[in-house]
Amino acid sequence: MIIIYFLIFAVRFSHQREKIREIVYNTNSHPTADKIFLEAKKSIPKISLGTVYRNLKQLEISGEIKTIYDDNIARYDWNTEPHNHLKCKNCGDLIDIVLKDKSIHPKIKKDFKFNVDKVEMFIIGTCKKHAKQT
Amino acid sequence: MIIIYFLIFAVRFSHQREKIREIVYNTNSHPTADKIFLEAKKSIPKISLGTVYRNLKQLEISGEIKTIYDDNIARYDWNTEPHNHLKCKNCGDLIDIVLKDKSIHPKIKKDFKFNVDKVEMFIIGTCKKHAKQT
DNA sequence: AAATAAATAATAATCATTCCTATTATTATT
DNA sequence: AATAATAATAGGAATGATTATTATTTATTT
Ligand SMILES: [Mn+2]
Ligand SMILES: [Mn+2]
Ligand SMILES: [Zn+2]
Ligand SMILES: [Zn+2]
Repeated sequence: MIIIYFLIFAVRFSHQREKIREIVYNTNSHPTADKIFLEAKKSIPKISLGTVYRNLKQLEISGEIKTIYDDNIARYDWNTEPHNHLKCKNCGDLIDIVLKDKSIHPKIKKDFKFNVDKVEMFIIGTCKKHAKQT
Repeated sequence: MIIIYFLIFAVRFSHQREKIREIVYNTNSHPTADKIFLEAKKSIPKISLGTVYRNLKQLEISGEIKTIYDDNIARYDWNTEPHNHLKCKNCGDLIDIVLKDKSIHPKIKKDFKFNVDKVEMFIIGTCKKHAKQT
C-alpha cells in the first residue's frame, strides 16, 4: 500500500511581504529585523514586528533572501550568492566580499572526511573610514 | 598638571570561577553557558546562571577562554589559539581546524583598504558520522 | 456574492543574556 | 584570631531578540 500526502501551502500575495522584500532588496547594509520593521512602518503604519519576522523567514525559505548572524543578532541580505563579509569592529559595517578560493574543500574532505556545503566567514578588522594617517 | 588614575581591580579567588574554568578546559564540545551551568551544578548545587555568565565573560577578558557565536548562541572554547570550526549541520558538532593560510590578509588590505584582525570562519557541512555508503 | 483558508495585528510567551541587590566569602590589616 | 574592606555570589527581576497564539482581515476560489 502506498500512501501519498500532498501538503499544499498556497502562498498568496500580501502588501506587507512585498514591502519587506522591497526593503531588503534596496538596502545594502544587511539590516536587522527591527530596521526593516521601522522602514516598513513608514508606508504600512500598522505593520507588526511579528509579520516582519514571519515574512523574512518565509523569504529565506523560498531562497529570496539570506540570513546572516552578526554575533548574536540576525541580519538580512538580498545577496543570495555565496559571498563573505568584512566586519568593521569600529563602525559595525558589513562589506560584501567574494573569495572564489574553493581549495579548502578537498583538503577538508581528505583530512576530516567532512563534506563542505558552504563557508561562512566574518573577516573582522577596521574599514578604510578609520584609516590612520601614514 | 598630570593626573594619573589607578583603577585597581583585585580579582580574587572563587570556587565558582575555578569550577567554570575547569569545565571549559575539560570540554571539547564548545559548550554553551547553560551546559556549563548544568555541569557546575553537580558540584556546586547553589551556583546561579548569572555567576556562570559573569565569570565566562571575565575569563574571556583575561584571555583564558574564547567566545564563539554559533548562529545566535554563545559557546565557549578553551582553545584561544587562532583556529576555525567545521560545523556539522546534521548533529551540530563543532570540530576544530587550523587553516594556516594568511594569504587573504594582504589581498583584502589591497582591494578594500581593510585592516584584518582576525578571520572567523564556520565551515558548514556534514561530518563523517553521517557519511553515506559509497 | 459566498466560501475557504492564508496572512495579519496585537499581544503573550520564550529564550538567552544582563542587571540589581542584599548577603556571603576572600583577602588584607590589626 | 578578630576586624575591616570590598569582590563575588545567589536569586530574581529586567532586557532584547525572536517565536507562538488567536481573533480578525484579506486574497483567492467557487
Ligand atoms: Mn552580504
Ligand atoms: Mn574551537
Ligand atoms: Zn568602519
Ligand atoms: Zn555530524
